[in-house]
Amino acid sequence: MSESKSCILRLCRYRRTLKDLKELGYVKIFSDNLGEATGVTATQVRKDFSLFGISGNKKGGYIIDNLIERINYILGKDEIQKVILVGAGNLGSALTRYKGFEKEDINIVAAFDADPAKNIKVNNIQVHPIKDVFDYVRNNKVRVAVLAVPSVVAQEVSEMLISAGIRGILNFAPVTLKVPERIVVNNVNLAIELENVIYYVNARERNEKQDKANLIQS
Amino acid sequence: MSESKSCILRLCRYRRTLKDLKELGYVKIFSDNLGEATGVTATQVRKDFSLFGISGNKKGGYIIDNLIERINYILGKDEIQKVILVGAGNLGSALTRYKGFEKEDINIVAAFDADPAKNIKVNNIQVHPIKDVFDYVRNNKVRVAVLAVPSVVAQEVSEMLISAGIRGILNFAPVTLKVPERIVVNNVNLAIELENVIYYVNARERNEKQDKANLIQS
DNA sequence: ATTTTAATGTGACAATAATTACTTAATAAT
DNA sequence: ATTATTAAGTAATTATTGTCACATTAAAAT
Repeated sequence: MSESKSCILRLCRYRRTLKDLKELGYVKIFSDNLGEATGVTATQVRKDFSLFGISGNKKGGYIIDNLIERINYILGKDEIQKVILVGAGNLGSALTRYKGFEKEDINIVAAFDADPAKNIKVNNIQVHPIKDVFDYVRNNKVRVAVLAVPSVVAQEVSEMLISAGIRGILNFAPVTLKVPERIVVNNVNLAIELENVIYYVNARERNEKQDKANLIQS
Repeated sequence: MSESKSCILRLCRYRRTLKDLKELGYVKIFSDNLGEATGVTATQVRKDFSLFGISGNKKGGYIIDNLIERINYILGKDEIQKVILVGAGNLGSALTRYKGFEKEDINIVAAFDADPAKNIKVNNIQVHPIKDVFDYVRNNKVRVAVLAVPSVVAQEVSEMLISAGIRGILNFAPVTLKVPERIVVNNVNLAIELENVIYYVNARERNEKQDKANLIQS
């Protein structure tokens, strides 16, 4: 099948853009518009859609509502939105307040932290003692967790979550979690993302200097 | 050239792991250990290194200090560490306190926000009025910015930053910034990352159900 | 000294992904 | 009505990326 990782990621991006467009009152969209808005080529957009049997109208483009509905189905958005947050430190508590999740109908239903001082209500979300997470996951059939705990305990906590029934983890700790094959892990490593930017900026500046030097030489 | 995006990303990961190992007292590392720790195959590790002319010792593995130094050189870490933060809201102010940056010697040297109520000191970093960012970037020759402003103003703010001399942006706003070719942008879209996890969890559960149904049928 | 073993290093290959170039069909213009 | 245009849809090509198999060599064991 063609559910390649990057393809699914593009579908997510399409949907986000489509929702924005819908809110702005648009009804139809062309592959080139959508491509530009999401940073891919128009052909790529059409190919992705054709892959999932989504079709538009020759000359008329795609109906936005239609696209959103189809993508929602493909991405299975209807089934799970319940997410818990584990680790209510710096980043964690910022995430409880993060508007971007609400906008995409993602619900952080509860948070957990080992530090009793943090067992308060943050932005209407109760932060429970970490020891309660196992039962909570069991009883509420939560499948997805955001992990924002310190690196040293990330592996240990992830194992506990998995044993309770968690199937997918969005991991903010800069460690490679060792998990069974059936578990989905997505890593967000902010330092690496930033280092990456730094690398490319440096690389380009080096190139520019080189180009200048070559120009003088020739 | 082979400086492919994913390859550079792997180098960043290798370095992070190597630093951890060094701190733990290790001196040498084998490709398979490093691979396991960073989630890639041993061959991939060796290939990446060979690509950049990094060589180890047959049977003896690689010297960690050596690797770190070479990777630092490739990633140009020595040259830029100064980074500014634009947008000291939720996520932004969490980032000023983020330990992961410090650990990688990334310095957030100043922050900026349009809201005067936020123009205070957060974790030893002064949050300046946004109107000062242009001069600050100019005068301090900052090249890289973390953008954590609301989506609606992200494009506008990015243009201002670029006109001031910013060359690279780590963008947390869920919009595709339109920037000149010479500018490096790295997007971190937390909602999409989480949706992605949700998608794969759902997809696997669907498959499992399907498998079960097939089993009963046959 | 010789053999075995453990690890690096790399060319060939395979899989995947993205582009290009083209075909098709619906609408708009003449 | 006919022609031109615009944008979807897709087959073929090309490029990229990663894997596999094997050659190499240094150390360890016999």
